[in-house]
Amino acid sequence: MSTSLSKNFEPQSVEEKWYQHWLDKGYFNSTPDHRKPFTIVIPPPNVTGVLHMGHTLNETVQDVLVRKARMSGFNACWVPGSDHASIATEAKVVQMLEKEKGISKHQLTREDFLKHAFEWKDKYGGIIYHQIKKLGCSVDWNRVNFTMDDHYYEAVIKVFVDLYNKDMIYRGARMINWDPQAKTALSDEEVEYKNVQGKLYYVKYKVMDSDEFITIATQRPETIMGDTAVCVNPNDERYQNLKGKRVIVPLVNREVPIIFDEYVDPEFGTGVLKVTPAHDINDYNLGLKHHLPTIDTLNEDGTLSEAAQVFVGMDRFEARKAAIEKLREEGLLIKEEEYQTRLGFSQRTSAVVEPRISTQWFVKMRELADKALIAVTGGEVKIHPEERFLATYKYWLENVKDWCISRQLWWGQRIPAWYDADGKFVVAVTEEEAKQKFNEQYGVTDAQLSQEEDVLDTWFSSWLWPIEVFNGITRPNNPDINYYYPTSVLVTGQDIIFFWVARMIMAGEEYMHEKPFEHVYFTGMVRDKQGRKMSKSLGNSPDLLDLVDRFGADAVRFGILIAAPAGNDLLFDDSSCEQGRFFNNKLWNALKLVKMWEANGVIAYQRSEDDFIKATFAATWFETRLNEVKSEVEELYKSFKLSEALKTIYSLIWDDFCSWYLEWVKPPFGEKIDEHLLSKTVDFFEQLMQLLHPFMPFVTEEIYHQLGEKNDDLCVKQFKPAENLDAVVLQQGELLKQAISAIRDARNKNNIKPKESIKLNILTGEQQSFENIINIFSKQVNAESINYVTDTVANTITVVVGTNKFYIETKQKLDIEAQKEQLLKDLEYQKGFLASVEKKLGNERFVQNAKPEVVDLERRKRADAEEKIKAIEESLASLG
RNA sequence: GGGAGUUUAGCUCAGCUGGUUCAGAGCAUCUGCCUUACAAGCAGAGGGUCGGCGGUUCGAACCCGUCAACUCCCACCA
Repeated sequence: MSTSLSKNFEPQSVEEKWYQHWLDKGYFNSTPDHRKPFTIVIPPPNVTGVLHMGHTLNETVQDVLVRKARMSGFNACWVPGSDHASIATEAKVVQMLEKEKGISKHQLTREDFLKHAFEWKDKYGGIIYHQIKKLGCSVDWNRVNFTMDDHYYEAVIKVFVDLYNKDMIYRGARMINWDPQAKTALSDEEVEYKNVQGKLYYVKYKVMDSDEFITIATQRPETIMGDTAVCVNPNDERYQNLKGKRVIVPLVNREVPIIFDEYVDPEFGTGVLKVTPAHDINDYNLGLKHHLPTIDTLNEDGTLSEAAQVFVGMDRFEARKAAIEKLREEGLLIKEEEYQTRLGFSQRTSAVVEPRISTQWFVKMRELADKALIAVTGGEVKIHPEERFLATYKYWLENVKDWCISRQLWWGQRIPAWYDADGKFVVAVTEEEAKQKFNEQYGVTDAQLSQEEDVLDTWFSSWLWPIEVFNGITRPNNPDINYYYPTSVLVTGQDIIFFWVARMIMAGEEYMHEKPFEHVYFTGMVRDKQGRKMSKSLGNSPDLLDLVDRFGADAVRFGILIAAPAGNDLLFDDSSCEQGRFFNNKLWNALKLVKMWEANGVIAYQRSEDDFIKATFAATWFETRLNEVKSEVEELYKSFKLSEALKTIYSLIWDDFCSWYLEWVKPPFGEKIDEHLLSKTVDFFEQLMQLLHPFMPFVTEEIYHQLGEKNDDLCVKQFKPAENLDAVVLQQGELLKQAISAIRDARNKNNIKPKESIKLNILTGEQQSFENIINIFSKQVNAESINYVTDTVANTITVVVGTNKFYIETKQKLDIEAQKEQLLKDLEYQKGFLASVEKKLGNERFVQNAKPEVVDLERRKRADAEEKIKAIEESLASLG
């Protein structure tokens, strides 16, 4: 009789159990076989990071897709892993060493530092994997990859050497973005520009051999010492007299030429530009063009160098203040002006980036970019949502600049270049090979070689991710890479479209001669309820484990997905997880109900003819609905509308299954349920759980097993294709639902208590369409009797549904006026509706031009409306 | 400065090739119910000139133009 089920669903008690069970069964493990592969490689999170809500969204989306594929005949393979994240991790390790151990990086040898870094990685690297498990992600734990694994390291080096040999990598001095805090070069993409309020300083420079001064405007007076020219526009009338003159740079009293270049905008500031080739990209270009010397006045840590002559050793921002002060003292500072400007910040350390000339390694991008461009514009790789990102993607690739890949760090793949004492170098995988090359190239037989100190940009390793997780670089043509590549879908954030997505396509085309993935699905940015980015400093980013603890993993997955329309940013709030938890309980309670029936153990129930019809209709209708939704969901999956799919399933379960179907088949209290109907119901329930399983794996697996002894698991149960639909059954179901709602509404409005039964009279032209549903109907509206009538029934509440009229007799006294009012309102609406339809049909051009089926539809609408109006008028008349 | 996107109920969003699945959903609100699965619930209800203005069309939330607001990306004016 009783079930041992808890009052509410308790996620904690089942999540661990099922995850372990799935692992034990090896469901997540994949090896190549005869089936079609469905492959996803996880965007590897920073190994020492924690998952934030953005990850949670991405991982959930991937898990839904992978689970769906696994249940649809595919050999599903989801490869987990993490990224060594060179600069971010190194920064953390440096910080940790200083704080916890009081060691600064430069006290350590490279080897010792790396030892610390690996220790750190071992200590914290497990956190993200733990979180991925808690979320229920069905990743293949046998395939964990880390971008610094031995084979991966090898692959990166191999690719570097190969590109170098193909003349696609070069080394040279260029102006690059320098992070003075991390003391490393950055790629263009690693610089984030922000608008900041700055100041524009107007400074006088003395013109040589005259009493004249000219005034320049600058934001960076601390770079004055690096000036090697001042520049004006050749067409600027004001400065024609300066041709051939020289000026004296203040603070250091250096003599520099006045040059003329159209680059200068006469409208801006004073129309005179100070040229500091070492510290500004534009000035650098001007310097190249006009053959100006370059004076680098900054050290790698952002302090002023000897070359600056003054303020040496002072931090650049301190030096700025000092320079202003000095200029003011000397009477050279004319004015200061508030100025809105854009500054570049290091993505990782948030330090203000310094343009700096430096010798670095670069990848030539043009050729790679062209291939990546074709892959997407040619439709080989499909982007979702396409319209939004295609243009961005194209623009970037069309205008891409060479990629600075060297980093002055230790944590990462060390660049395989070997130098002799003279600075000659070769690129080779090993030192032996390098020596051989030295011999071949330079005729040096016994060179003393030292390896390049720099490591590679983290993205130079992650662009190989979809290939090398299957050892595609280190062991080309192995069975895994041949089977799993190209992968099916890449799910990632739109913020790394350039960093990662575009470059993976480049690497894929270059090394596999094929796209790395068929679809790219971009998720939006997760924001808080006020639309702010989630960040540690704002403290508005919920802790994943805490959420799972409070709501359960299924509820968290539900919460994040339900709020995430494809590609749009989503405003995340706990309350949607709460909705997920409510949903869990709804499922749980439905289970309790159905199990109660089972517990009642009905076998030999002798059903009546009426019951048989009732039972048959409810089951037939729900089966049809279920199949209808199955096809809808299938379509939604195809277009990556996962939140829509989830909403659709949610509504099918809550509304159609729980609110309608279960109420229809629920036996009266104390009575038993027909065996056939029960087994149908259990079957539906199981199918619903299966449909929902990719989204909410734990609760569905639990319920599936609670519904009966099973020797299989939902996790790998294969979907049956949707069956054909019977439109008539659906229509009847609709009629039933509408009629029930309408009568209930009328009861409500007339204050008929739920327990009070009514007598119902039906006036319909289609009595046969009521026959299947009449029993359900009478039960759902608490009717003690139902009669078919052929005329209006006086002194009743009239309800019109379609062309059917219902007359409700009740013991209560009727509020005739309220009745009338309601009917008049309906009448007015119907008349207005009819008028609009008639207007359309009266329009000759409409009848001529519109498609015939549209016109037919309008005609039917007219007939319907006319009939309804007639019905309402009759009812009004009967009210007297 | 260039490009993209968004604007539909109080909030978050659906609305595919223009025409009853066209003005929808979920939260929130209101009314009535502690009905023996579920008050974390049940049964109902109200609520929108589809950003403004023009145009195309027999017909526009949807197509075109324009204006406005917001968001994002890109860009070397000190």
